Amino acid sequence: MMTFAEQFDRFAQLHLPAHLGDDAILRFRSLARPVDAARDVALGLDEGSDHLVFVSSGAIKLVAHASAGRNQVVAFHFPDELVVVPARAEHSYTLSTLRKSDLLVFDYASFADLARSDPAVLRSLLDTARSSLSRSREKSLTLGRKTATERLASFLVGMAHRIGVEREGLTFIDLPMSRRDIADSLGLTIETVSRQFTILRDLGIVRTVGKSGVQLVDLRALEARAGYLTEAA
Amino acid sequence: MMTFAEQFDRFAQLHLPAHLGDDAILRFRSLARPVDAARDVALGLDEGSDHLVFVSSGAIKLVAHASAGRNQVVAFHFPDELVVVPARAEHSYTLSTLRKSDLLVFDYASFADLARSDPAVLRSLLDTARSSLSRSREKSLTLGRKTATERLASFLVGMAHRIGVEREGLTFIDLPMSRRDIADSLGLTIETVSRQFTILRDLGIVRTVGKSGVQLVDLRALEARAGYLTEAA
DNA sequence: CCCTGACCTTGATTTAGGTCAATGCCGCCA
DNA sequence: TGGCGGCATTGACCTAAATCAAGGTCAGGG
Repeated sequence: MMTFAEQFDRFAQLHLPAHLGDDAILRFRSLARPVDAARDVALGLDEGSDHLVFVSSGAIKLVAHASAGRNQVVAFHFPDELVVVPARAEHSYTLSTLRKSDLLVFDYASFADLARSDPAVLRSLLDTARSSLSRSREKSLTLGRKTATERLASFLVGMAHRIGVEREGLTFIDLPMSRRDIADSLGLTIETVSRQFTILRDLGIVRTVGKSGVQLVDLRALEARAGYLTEAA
Repeated sequence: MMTFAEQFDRFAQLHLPAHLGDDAILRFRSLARPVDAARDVALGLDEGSDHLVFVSSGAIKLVAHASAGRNQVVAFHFPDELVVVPARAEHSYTLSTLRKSDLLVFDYASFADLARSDPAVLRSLLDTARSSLSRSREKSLTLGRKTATERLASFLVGMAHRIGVEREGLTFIDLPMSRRDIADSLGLTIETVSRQFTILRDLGIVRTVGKSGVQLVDLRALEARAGYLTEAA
């Protein structure tokens, strides 16, 4: 568990401009609410307003809810990332931890208000929004037009980039999310996700280690099955 | 067709701060490239960089491309809206007109560079990104977890909000996009979209007028079929 | 005004992935 | 360190939507 000071310093270093005056820093600091949550906990955020959440440690998922208990994982987030959690509209959103996590929670409106005249902070918010938008658009393509195999392959390639580590020359991923979370992220069922893992394993493209470990044996083959565009436009 | 001056004035009024100095305005103006495109034309944007496009008139679609010719309409945009068109990454994106349109095209990097110290312009970009992100997340839920009927119902409710007009007390929509575009937006085939229209028509929820007109006879019933969250969280 | 081609609708059949139902296995904690 | 409970895998079967295949219809140009 990180102290509030450690967390805020890390946040400020990554998302606030270096030149910000002490009093300005303090104002942002006073908006930050530290949340130290165990594994698999849904944050009780006020659904009436937007929030901004900084991940100090751990891993989280942002989930959208439709009728009949159907859930869609809209995004996963990892340490040092900033997420915007939308207020409830036609659907509602919840943020949950995948593992024990340290988070800083801000009310979006208050944060944006403090930032309204600071270009550097605004740029940081804009960067955050743009990278979330770009991942969200990729996800639309995956959900709308890809087969189950392609979805899992795309997912694994994406996770390799974000949380993969090199080990014996191969990429290794320690997935913090369950099969259910993967299914809810890819618009599939847990059974289908499991079958796709089996297929990739039988093809020798990945190796699974326990429930959460994945070794990418043949990244090229995985990318080839992800449905990416190959030839020039 | 609108003149460049008309288009830029409209753009500036909506997306640039009122107090901006004349020279600053001129700099933004010099970045704007007017594009007057006929119906169903793909804009030839350099795929190597991001672009910012303002819709002066008409209607456009942003399409993501996967392998094997599969397309996903990632967003539709209408007059007065600003869109970010991403550079090519694992997938490529194209912007096409749905009807004859007047557009202003900016290179994103140049625009952002000019805006980098102006909080008001940055806030405008941030608003654009946030509303695109929020629509994109809703779309993920639709594509990942909704049935064909719910997808079409959600689509029609959304279009009603964006381009619907009141007529004889009912909402009327003149859809600028074809069944193929709707299918590519909802992750379905044109046949399924057509069948869902037939179902909604037979239920008396909508009435179709020609190929593009849709009269929403019973908006409540349509919303009820959209898979929205109903009860309190 | 009517011809034509593109778009849309409808029907028959197929299939990818969902659902239902066991069984297996990991990892945690006593 | 062994037992247990939740997660993951596997198998049999089902169904929503895709695919394949005709027709129908509308809007624009001659």
